Amino acid sequence: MTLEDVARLANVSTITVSRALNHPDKVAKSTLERVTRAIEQTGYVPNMLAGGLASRRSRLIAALVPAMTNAVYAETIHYFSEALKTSGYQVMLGECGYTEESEHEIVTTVLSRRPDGILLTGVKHTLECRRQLMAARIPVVETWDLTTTPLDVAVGFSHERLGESVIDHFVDKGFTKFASLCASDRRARLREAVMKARLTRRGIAGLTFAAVPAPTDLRRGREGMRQLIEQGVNGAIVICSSDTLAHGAMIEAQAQGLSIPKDFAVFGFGDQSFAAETFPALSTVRIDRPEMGRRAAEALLRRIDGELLDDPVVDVGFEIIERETA
Amino acid sequence: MTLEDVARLANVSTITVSRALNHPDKVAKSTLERVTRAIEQTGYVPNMLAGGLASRRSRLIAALVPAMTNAVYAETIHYFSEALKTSGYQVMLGECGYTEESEHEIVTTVLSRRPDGILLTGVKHTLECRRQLMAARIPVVETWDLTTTPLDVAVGFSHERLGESVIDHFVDKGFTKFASLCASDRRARLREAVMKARLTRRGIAGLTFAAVPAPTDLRRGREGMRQLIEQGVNGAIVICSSDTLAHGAMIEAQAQGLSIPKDFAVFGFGDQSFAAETFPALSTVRIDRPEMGRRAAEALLRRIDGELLDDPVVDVGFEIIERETA
DNA sequence: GCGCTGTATGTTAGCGCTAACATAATTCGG
DNA sequence: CCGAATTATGTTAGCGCTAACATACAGCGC
Repeated sequence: MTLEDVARLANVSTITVSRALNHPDKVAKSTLERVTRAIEQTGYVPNMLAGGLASRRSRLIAALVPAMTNAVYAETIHYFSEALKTSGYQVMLGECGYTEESEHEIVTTVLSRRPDGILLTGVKHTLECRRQLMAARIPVVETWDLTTTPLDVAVGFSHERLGESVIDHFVDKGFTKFASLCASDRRARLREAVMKARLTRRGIAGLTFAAVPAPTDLRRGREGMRQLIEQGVNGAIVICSSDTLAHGAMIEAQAQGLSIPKDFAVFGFGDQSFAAETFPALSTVRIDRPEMGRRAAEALLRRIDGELLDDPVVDVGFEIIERETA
Repeated sequence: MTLEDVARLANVSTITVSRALNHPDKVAKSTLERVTRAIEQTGYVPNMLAGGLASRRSRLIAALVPAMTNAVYAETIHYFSEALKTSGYQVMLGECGYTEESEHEIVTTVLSRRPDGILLTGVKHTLECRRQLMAARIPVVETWDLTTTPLDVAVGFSHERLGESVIDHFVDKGFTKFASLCASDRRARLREAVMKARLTRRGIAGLTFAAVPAPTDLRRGREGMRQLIEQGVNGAIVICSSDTLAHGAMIEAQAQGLSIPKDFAVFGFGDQSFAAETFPALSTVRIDRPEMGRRAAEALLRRIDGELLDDPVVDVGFEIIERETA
């Protein structure tokens, strides 16, 4: 079934059918009706490979996240797709792993589909990857971080400011013993480094570390917490690089008969939906993922429409949420 | 940058470049080298819209799941994509929601990209959707369920047998008080119905219900558990339609000062990675999602290659995992 | 040398659609 | 009722690639 079949049935030329589908306001009402009926009768489904080739608009947007099994990214993309749906774009999801090299690999494959725009996670990419994206001349939105030199636009928050705020918050509250349970993720590591520096600045000597591989899950959280308990940091506040890690840490503490927040305070990152529902409820820092997804979609759409944004860097901020664990 | 640019630089015709990329064994070694160099020099990225149009193979496979934020589906698709990667297919993920109608809508959009195959979740689709898929004449793999009448091939397990096995298992172990914490998901409901029937058959009178909306999260689990506690089913085994619900139920019980499995036994579904890491460790029924993803990929690839499978229905089974909660 | 095979490359004609321009039909002021 | 403006439709060419069919050329036995 092609446009031509529909056109023949409706007794018009193919371009009229094309217009009926893409610019219905440019077709007379009676014609539009005839065409619509013909489309229904034939069960015609447009071929967007052909359409994309001819118009040089694929109506496809690629979104690359480290892992789709990571709820935090899945959610961002969910809201991102949602926001794009009304404008007729489809999202093609890709997993780019936790290294720049694997990201570049995926970018190449994805570019062969000629997306009208790309969403990337993070602002660090290989030089070659940056070059390729520039050469492709398509709008790019980088998310989950900020930079003064975005490829095109960036929508995220400052991990530096976040790390400092968290430390200031807890030092001001009188905490003196700090531990970090951190996954091997570039942005998590950055926050950790900033926190360590800030602690020193605030006159607090040490930060006890527990490192676990990304991606994070309850097991890693329990593992990390075991490490910390062995290091004897009783009474410390355990700052985790994700809510999942924090939840795992809580479970491990409970399993060892420790009480939270009495024996350990625990602090998460992300404010995932489950954070408010753990027992005790997890204190964490909220990242507004729906907002980030939506703002990324909005910025990308405007860039696709050729608009030049007066501020290519959108800071969606963060918010410290005090619940019961810290 | 097009094939022609590369061809000119390598001093060959465009078709030779095309062959160098798609059938390198059909090109002389010296030519292949020249072409490869030219591709590197120009930074050429193939246009798969054009390629797909010309060859009638998009090298795209669509995968539709109810929600990508649901870890269980995200994982299935992750393994599915992984298994397809080596054969040069890209996966286009779509969210089809929890109703047949929204699924049909997405199927139509997705078909316009002319995928070489489609993965669907579940075996229930609107009549119109089935028609459209048949008309498109592309291989389809239905997952997460079985049927005697697959659209094409199905890879999953029997929810009926699962429900019966679970009941038999716990009745045999001496449980007499049963409760169901079930999300409004077609397959979850099916299992629940089967379990209820089986209980009657085994001479056990009642099954106390708590229903929560899909998708499931800790909050729903806590909510449902509150319902059950109010209904006074102390001492019952709470059979949950997902591990997440089960985890939520455990948290609620603990928050109310109840002990698991003493006051309540809890049983999950899925054996997600966190199930072994809750405290106490969650008993559940394992669904081998990596296996399901891989088998789905394998079956679909064989169908794409035109093979006729002698058994179009693949049962990946399930396994009851006894841990500490039941 | 002949025809035969097999390998390496090229030519031609589309895939199904839309941009850009061309033409036809309608409206409308004067 | 004319010509200009406006609206509705059609014609043509081409997007970038590949299938299918040439063609060219080397190697080989006789």
